[in-house]
Amino acid sequence: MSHAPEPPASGAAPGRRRADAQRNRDRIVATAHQAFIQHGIGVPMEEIARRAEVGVGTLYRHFGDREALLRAVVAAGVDSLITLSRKETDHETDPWGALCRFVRRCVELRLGAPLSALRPRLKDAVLEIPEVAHARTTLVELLLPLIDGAQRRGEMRGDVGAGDVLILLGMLVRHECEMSEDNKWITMRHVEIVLDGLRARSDSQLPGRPVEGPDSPGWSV
Amino acid sequence: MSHAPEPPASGAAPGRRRADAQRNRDRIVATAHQAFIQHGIGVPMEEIARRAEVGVGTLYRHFGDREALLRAVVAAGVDSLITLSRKETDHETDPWGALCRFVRRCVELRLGAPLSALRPRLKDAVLEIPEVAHARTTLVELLLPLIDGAQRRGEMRGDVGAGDVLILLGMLVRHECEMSEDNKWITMRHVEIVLDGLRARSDSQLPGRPVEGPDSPGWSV
Amino acid sequence: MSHAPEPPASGAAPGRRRADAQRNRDRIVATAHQAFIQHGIGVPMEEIARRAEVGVGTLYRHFGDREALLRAVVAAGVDSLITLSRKETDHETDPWGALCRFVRRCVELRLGAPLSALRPRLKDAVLEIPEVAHARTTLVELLLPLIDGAQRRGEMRGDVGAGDVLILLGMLVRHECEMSEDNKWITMRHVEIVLDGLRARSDSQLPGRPVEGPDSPGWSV
Amino acid sequence: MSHAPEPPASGAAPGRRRADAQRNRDRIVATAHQAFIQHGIGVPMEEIARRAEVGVGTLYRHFGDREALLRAVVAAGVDSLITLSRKETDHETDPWGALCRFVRRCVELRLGAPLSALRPRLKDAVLEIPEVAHARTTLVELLLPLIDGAQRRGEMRGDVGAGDVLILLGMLVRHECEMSEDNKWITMRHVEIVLDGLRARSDSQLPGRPVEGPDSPGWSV
DNA sequence: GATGAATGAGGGTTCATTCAT
DNA sequence: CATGAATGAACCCTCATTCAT
Repeated sequence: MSHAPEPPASGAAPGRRRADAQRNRDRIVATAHQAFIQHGIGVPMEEIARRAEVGVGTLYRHFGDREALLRAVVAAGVDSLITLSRKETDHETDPWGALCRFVRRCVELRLGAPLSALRPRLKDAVLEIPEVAHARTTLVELLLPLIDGAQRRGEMRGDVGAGDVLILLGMLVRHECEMSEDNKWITMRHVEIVLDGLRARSDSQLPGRPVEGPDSPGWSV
Repeated sequence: MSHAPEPPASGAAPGRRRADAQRNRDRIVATAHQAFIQHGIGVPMEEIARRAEVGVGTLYRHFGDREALLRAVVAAGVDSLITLSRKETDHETDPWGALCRFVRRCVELRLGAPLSALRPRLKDAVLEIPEVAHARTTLVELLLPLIDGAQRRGEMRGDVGAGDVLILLGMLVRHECEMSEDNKWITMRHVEIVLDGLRARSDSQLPGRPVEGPDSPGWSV
Repeated sequence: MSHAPEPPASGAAPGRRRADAQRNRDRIVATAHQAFIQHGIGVPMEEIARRAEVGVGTLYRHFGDREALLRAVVAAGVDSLITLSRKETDHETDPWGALCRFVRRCVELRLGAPLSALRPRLKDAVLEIPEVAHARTTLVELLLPLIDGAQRRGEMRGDVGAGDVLILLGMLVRHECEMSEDNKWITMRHVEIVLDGLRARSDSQLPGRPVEGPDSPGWSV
Repeated sequence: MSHAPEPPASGAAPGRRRADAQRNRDRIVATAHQAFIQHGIGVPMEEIARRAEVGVGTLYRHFGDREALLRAVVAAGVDSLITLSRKETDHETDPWGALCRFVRRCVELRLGAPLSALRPRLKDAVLEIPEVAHARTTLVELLLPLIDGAQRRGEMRGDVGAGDVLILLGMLVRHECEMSEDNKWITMRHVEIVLDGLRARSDSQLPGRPVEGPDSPGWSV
């Protein structure tokens, strides 16, 4: 796509620049992810640039504005989420166990942290990010068999849908983000309490109706 | 509970001005509460002033800086929380039922919203606000009998403490704040799921140990 | 000087309030004098009011705006200056000695400090304050005989006028204001050096011509 | 003397941008110098920026806050002062004459004006600016030989030290700043009077003891 | 007259974004 | 492509002044 060498530059490798740029891009996304979690989505762009060891100009070349950077970070987080759920899902014979493991892992790994960190400000806007929309669908597709299986085996309460599970997952991950590292063990207790609440039992009747998939009203993350 | 009342109110109107000022103060706190929840703790002070229909100067006369306003909002929220819990607690013969009602009401009324909205930014700093510290203690004192009673009657799992309950409450309230008004019903489903998780059962063993009171490590809100 | 008790305000004494008001006025002027010297003419009006132990409202009732207060302070300072010079002047038989004493006293007493403190900001505006204009004339009238006498006796150089002396006085007083209290002795050294420079001698020829009285060009304070 | 020069200037234009920025910096300092003298150290930063024909942002990029700008101005002024004194000092065979020329030039050129303009507000704080501290020492070192020489030749009074001379210089320069341009001739008269006061004579005995160098108590500017 | 609450313009500072090199 | 200087809008906070009690 390019061939002529740059100004002073000697006869450099052709794809070299591309690689460099890609590296910059990746480093910026990773850095921004951390920065958003630590200082909120309002961190100065220059702070992000500094941490990523690039100039602001470079940052802006890659991501036209803060919004774009935000989206990239979310997209990256969502990717890991899917990868993880795919791993827990594959060849699974214990659907309920797999679901529990997936939830625990998400919280432990702080997956979804960027996404959660953003939610409060972006609200429904996040949902319109194509990658997120797609991930939502994908996640539901991956979790549905687990949920179905668990419910059919009587291990999971029947009055919840994939939407409920994912929303609760969001809640837990956000919760995690707000606890200090030292208190992670407390969060894990609460993860178990929520999972217990999802277990099969006749104790209570949930109000409303199951939140199923991406098209259910009120669906989010 | 968070402001000193005037000298027992004389017959005439000596502190009349005082009353006006107090009204302004109250309106500012209420407005700020809303604004913080809706736009985050970063809302322009002018926005708050405008909504409260006062000049910025007035706002700053009452609350030297954003921090002070924040604290006042938290203190006010915490007051309502205690009032509510006291109401649910008094003359109660069904401890578990009272606890559930209290939690549901908190979420429905968005009590604790300000506090929750602030948490992400203020972290442990909030805990140092005297009113919050005091409220923490008071809440624990009020909830302990309910929890004890419920656990003794075998209606609530025995491996959780007052700290666990309050932290979960914070999580639910925060969760509520991030859902749109239209989806409140979804939140209420999840409140029930969490309460179910707190019910007595032998399903699971929680990791760590119960978080009891304000002095437990990791305690917050 | 007082008898009827305040609050409910019965048929109070007629001249009573007047006295109180006058006292307030005086206290405000004195306080402002100090405040201007210590913190510059920019001190918050509320600071002055607080120090004078009155409300801002009272301050503004007495002096429509900062400018007016400033003028009152200058006028008061200028009065002391005249009083002092009158004292040193009366029945004087040693004109040069009297002149020296007057200068030393002005510096020691920080008389003229307010005036000097204001100068940098007010520039020629001060000169238009009626009291200042009048004081200028009065001072010249008082000093002229001293200067004339000293020059005729050959104790003071002949090529300076009353204007020169007063301008130098202003310089010294301002100089004093900028030295800390601890270093007042240094200022007094420099006062002597300037006085020495005014003594009769044939060493040097001053450029320009003597600055005589209030109507000389360049005259100030 | 107060900015690090670039790597010896290569043939090409590598640091070109740098040069532009340096120009801005210099213009800002010069402008601020004028503005501080004319309107006091409180001049709106925007006013300075406007006069320097840059945006406020640029101003703040160069000088984090007003304080920093102030320091830069002082440092620059102090540089000129030293340069001047060095010039008057070199290869000098008439120490008293050189001293007089130096003092006259300082006043004429308004050197030291920034420093003096700042004094009233910054008091001893200025002395802690490294450049100022250094300049103080340097100036003393440069003036000492002149003073020594003049005193040994009997042309200057023996009971003053370098500190006295520099403090008086400060006084004169400040005095200059407060006179309008039209009246500079008056100031020059007073410079001569002070110099006359420093000449050798037996007229008076100064109180206290000579203020010698930077370590003398009371030393300033 | 005295008081102090309310107002809002003004000034300091930060930071998102653009642009010349 | 990368860089970082420049820009200016936006926000925080202060304070002079007014005004209802």
